[in-house]
Formats: sequence, structure tokens, C-alpha cells
Amino acid sequence: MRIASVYFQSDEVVELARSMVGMQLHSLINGQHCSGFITETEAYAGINDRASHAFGGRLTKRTKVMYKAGGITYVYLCYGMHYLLNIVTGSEGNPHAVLIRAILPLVGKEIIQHRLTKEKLLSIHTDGPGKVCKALGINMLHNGISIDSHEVWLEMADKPFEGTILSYPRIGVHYAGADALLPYRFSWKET
DNA sequence: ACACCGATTATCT
DNA sequence: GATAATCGGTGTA
Repeated sequence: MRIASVYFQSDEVVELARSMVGMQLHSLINGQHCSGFITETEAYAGINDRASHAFGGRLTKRTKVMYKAGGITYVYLCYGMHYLLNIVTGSEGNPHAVLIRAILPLVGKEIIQHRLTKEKLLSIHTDGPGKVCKALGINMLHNGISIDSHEVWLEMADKPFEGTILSYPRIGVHYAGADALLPYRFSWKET
């Protein structure tokens, strides 16, 4: 069952991030359909969050997509070589986003294996936001597209998933001062 | 097991 | 000129 873009137009970005663990992330790129079970997300809470690209209301060519109404993608290049995928959330003008950090491949495992390793054995858990984009074939061409599209979308799992969700501080945001300690990362734990 | 480092570019100072 | 929401390889243990 697909999740409609309007679902992400709430300003409760932290709760949205938690709710996205266990959803399925799908891509249909170059005719190749892949998906994965989302196991890790992070909330970036708008202009008051020092870790967010939109902190202080920063509005650049890169960040402007975050200010649109929720339910679209925000893809950007990190460390000059990795694409990172976020789902923009919140009402228009509120630049919230949820970073998708890790998935378990479901559909198109062979395609994902090829994209990630060009032959070597695929690790079970696609962990790390750069690898998520690489696995699903996502790049800057997929920035700012609606999750109501047929390129990138989210689905609810058929059945409730096993396990629990734990929260932790976010990764790689040491520059954010006290905000680096906020428990805005959500991770699925098998039981 | 863990520490270090190079790759590579948009963005900001 | 420095930094960054990272990753994979290499080195030491």
C-alpha cells in the first residue's frame, strides 16, 4: 500500500522519522524496480536544528527544496562523492526532512548487488545513507520529485513488522553543538 | 577489533 | 581556503 505525499505534510518530523522505520522504500529507475525495508532514519528539524542544512532559515539553491510542502525528495551530494536521500516533511515553508540511512534489500536484490559491488557478494544490510542511494540508483536527477511519482515512493509493509525501534543521537553532526545529542536517529532492532 | 586516511565537490567564510 | 548528514581501503593489534 503506497503512502501518499500528504502523509509527510505534518510538522512532527521526529514522529514521522520514527514511523518511517519499517516502511518499504521503492525506486523505479532506468526500468529497474528495487525496494528495501527501511531500518534507520534521522529527523532534521527545520530552522531551529543546528544539524539541519536549513538551520537559521538558510535558503540556497541546494536547500530550497526543503521549504516546499512535505512528500518530495531532497537529494544532495555529501563529501563530494555520496548522494544522500531525504524525504521532505512539514507544511510549506517549514524545512523539515528525514534522512534515510539504511535499508534491507527486498525487491531487485541482484540489481542492488550489481550497483553496489559490481560482482562481489552483497552484504545483507545496506547500511549508510550513501549506500542507500547507490543501491537504489538515486542521484541528483531525483532531487525534488514527489513520492506520488513512479520513480521514488514509499509503501506500508503488508504485515506489521517484528522487532522494536530504538532512538540514538545522529551520526556525523558533531558540528551541531548540543543539537548533536538529540535522539533523532531511529533504528530497527530485531527481537 | 579499531584508527586513520584519501576521494571529490557544493557551500559557506 | 575550510568544511561537510560518507565510504572503503589499509594499517596495526
